[in-house]
Amino acid sequence: MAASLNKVFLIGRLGQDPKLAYTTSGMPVVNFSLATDEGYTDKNGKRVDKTEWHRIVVFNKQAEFCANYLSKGRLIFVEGRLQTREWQDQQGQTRYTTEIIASRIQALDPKGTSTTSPNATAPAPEQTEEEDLGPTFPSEVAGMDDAPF
Amino acid sequence: MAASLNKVFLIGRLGQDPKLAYTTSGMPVVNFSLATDEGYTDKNGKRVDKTEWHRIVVFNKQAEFCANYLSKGRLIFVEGRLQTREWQDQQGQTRYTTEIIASRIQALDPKGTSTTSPNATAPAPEQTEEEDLGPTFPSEVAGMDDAPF
Amino acid sequence: MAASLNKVFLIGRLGQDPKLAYTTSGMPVVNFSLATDEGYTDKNGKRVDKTEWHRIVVFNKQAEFCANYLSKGRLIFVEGRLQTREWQDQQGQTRYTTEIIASRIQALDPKGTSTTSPNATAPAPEQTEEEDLGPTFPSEVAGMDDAPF
Amino acid sequence: MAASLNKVFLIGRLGQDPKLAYTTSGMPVVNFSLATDEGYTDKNGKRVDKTEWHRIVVFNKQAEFCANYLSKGRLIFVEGRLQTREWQDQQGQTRYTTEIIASRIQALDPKGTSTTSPNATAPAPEQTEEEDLGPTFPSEVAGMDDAPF
DNA sequence: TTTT
DNA sequence: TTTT
Repeated sequence: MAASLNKVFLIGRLGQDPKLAYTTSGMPVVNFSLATDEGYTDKNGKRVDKTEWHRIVVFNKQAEFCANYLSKGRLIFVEGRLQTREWQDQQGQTRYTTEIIASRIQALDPKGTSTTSPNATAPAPEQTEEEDLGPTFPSEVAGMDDAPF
Repeated sequence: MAASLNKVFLIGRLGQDPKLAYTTSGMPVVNFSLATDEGYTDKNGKRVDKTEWHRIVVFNKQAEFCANYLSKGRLIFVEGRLQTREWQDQQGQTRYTTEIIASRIQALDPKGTSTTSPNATAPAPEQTEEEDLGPTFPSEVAGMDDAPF
Repeated sequence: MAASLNKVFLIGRLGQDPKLAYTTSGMPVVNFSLATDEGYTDKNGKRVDKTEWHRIVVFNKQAEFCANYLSKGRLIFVEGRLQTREWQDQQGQTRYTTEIIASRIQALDPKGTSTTSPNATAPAPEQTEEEDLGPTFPSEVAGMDDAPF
Repeated sequence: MAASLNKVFLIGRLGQDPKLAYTTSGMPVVNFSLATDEGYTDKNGKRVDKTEWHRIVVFNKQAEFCANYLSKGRLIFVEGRLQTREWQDQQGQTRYTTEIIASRIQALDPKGTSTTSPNATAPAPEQTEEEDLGPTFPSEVAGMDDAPF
């Protein structure tokens, strides 16, 4: 099947500080959730707030960038692709979790904004190169095997 | 939170014929899965096939278009946004399913291709207008309450 | 020709304050240029700066939003479509200018940032709705008839 | 200026057969125009046809793919970025041409469709890898120096 | 569960 | 200059 496209663009805020982990094969990986605002004005003209949460997965050099320079509350742009992985819960039931495998992460707010964690105080280098991540295996990420959404 | 973006673009093939349903409030809705090809060439130069499946939800006039003119195997373009909804399984456990709420559906292969179902024999009108779906509530779709991924 | 897509996404900074104008038919319109950074690291590891400039055109309510709340230097997100219009220069030669007709404009930096103009001091309302602009006629914009790039 | 995005997505039909050329530095390059349909229904319910033409530039391996397997009338998907280059017309006046530098080209209609040229009869290999083109210099393309839009 |  |  040659004709295919799987592309996601998000702008939103990190729900927590990204924490660096490693896959069983030693690849750096970072997971965090990202909030997008889906608020709208209803028929009565009243503003309704609604937040959508997305699970972001970042590998390799960009994972290290995230761990070093991003933190909870930061506004970022994410380009990536959708991937749904299968896992087993404690009852042995198959579950599915959909994640965005990021190919590009870009901080949008000024450095030092929204930061409570010490890792965000260092000067942030530029991080704009797109990287071909190749096939990724989030399921082999240490400590993620039983993670619910 | 003003700054926000939640955008998905997919090109892929339908896994089954779309079937028209109605939300409890009477809105036309269609669900189908879409396959994107994530095949790649490994380090040994060997081709590895991999398919990613996406759950697509379409409302209103575009839902009727899908039910009337699309069918299993058709190649389509989808523009939409990510939404994760919560549901309870038989054990009373909370589960999450991520779907793409489509705002635009576009058939890419010539009409009449890949069709085995009778609904696809009628001439297909153009269907290119983008429609603001507003807030959507897939959870209120009749018969979807217990649907696993 | 049913199958068609024409979509542009930009994140960049305004080159000047947007100035509100009106088409001959009375539609509010705003034009400004937007800079995207295309810098890269050359083979010698040296950083090369390069800026790409884009002509943005915004109509109707979003035009008024831009005129009222944006200013030179602000970081924004633009979603739109490409359009090339024809015009005649003083020598009577046909020229072409390619513009991005914006369907969505979103400020990304905190309100009050980078602002030197008085129009940006008022509190900015949210501006996230996508608006179907319909067919647009930049050529009928008063004072744009002879505008070079 | 770290935060930046310059992304274009197009689905349309080739206006002519792509012809392979080489930059002065020996890079394969292909130029062709792509038509997107901007037709709409006016207030009287009458269908208005409108076509937008885009200049596409493709480099390296993807240029060879285009020259070998694409032809006039084929439906393709293009992912790329906007670039405006400066050139001098016969009167010595500076002119600007905006092009889409493609990073990914994908044929959407079945192989062998719409082909009148002999180069499209060979079996088409898959061509889905995204390629980092790096900085590109369309201005140095042989024979393009004086090309009007 | 699609397709080439 | 494409196509349905």
